[in-house]
Amino acid sequence: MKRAIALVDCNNFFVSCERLFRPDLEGKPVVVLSNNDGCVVSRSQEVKDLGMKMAVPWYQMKDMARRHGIVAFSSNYELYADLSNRVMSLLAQFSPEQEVYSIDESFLDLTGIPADHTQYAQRIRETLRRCIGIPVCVGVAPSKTLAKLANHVAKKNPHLGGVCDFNALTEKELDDLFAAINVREVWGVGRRSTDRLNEMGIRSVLDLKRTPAKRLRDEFSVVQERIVEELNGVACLELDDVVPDKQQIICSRSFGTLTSLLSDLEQAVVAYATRAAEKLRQQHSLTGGIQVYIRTNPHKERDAQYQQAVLMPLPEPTDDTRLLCHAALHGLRRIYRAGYAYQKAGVMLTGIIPASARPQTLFDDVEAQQKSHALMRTLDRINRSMGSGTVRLLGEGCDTSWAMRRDHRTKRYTTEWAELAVCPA
DNA sequence: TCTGGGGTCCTAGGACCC
DNA sequence: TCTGGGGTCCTAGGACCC
Repeated sequence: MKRAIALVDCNNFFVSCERLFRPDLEGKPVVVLSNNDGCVVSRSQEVKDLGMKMAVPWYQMKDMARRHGIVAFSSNYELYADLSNRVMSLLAQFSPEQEVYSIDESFLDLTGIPADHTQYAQRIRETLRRCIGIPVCVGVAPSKTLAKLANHVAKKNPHLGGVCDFNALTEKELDDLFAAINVREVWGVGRRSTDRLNEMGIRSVLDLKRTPAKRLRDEFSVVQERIVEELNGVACLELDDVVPDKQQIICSRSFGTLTSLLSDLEQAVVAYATRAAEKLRQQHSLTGGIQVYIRTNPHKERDAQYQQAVLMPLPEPTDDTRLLCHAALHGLRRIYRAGYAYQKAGVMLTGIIPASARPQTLFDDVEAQQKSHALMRTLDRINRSMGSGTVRLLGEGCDTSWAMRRDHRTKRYTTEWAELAVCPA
């Protein structure tokens, strides 16, 4: 039986989430901005049609935005995460095997589902539209890479009604289609590889599909070799239906305003290490080290530039916020240099292991470990029920003048009691 | 004035061991 | 005077993704 993998991808996900609570913006040009209102990260179709590119700095677009009446929102991650969870659990009902690939995308295995897959995919679309209000497109094909491509075709060709099933096409029809698609559109082929492929005379998806896999392995790596196999309908990538623990946890942010003060950086680093430790405990893991990172604004070419990172190994794996903050501050003071205008700081946890795999030694202070565990659990419980940051380390500070800007954020309609959407009586 | 944040995988090269 | 070769582990950096 031919494999059938579906990729369901939400259309302009963040914009669609905002429109859910602002139906008046249907058909109007809308964007959602990254942290600090820095870049454009989600665009409605109307904005794409105006030619605005993904990830462009928002301040450069202000003129264009005014001319066309583009409505801009700061990103509201609580809202998007909540709606994403609803979409994913509804999708789970359509297949025994699901891989949640990103906040707005999910693979579903439709192999063996006794239905016309094009109609089945239509049903998925209608259900999501009706029950949640989020528009999606669906691509179906014998491999994940082809399913991504089929989804791309569905998105670019409105006359298909949001669904494209490669399994329903002949080899000839597929090749004609592939000849007209740029190789850059293939999942896993980025800007660098596109340049190199073009130099080799490979421009279309069809060109790539017909290149011997061995040749790509020699010129690139196994990654590109697998891509070609997948384009030829040989599934190399399985569906990962269990979410693996993170191997690294990053928390970093740009500041709302530049700062030269060590005290500002200290507060930021404590705040980030605190968030990272929370994520670590959420997946019941311990970390072996914490890396601290600071940098100036690389776009301000005339300013003096500095960036430095340092990895602080921990004497033993831990998930204790206090130990992580202590190590992070130590590292920060080691790399901090006065006289620079810093734009960003971050921490990264590495060497992550499951808490159950904590190495026991003869000299372990078991009592201290138990106390730490109890304290962290209490901290997490309070912050979960009373709101993030209710209890925190003093080092995080209260005067967060460096914190990011979110000037256009909408309400957290679905996750905060005080901000629930209410229908007028 | 103003340019995001959080991940994964792969490879090359160095350290170390026998 | 003369100084191998192969394996493993770790890390940094590149490329890519959303």
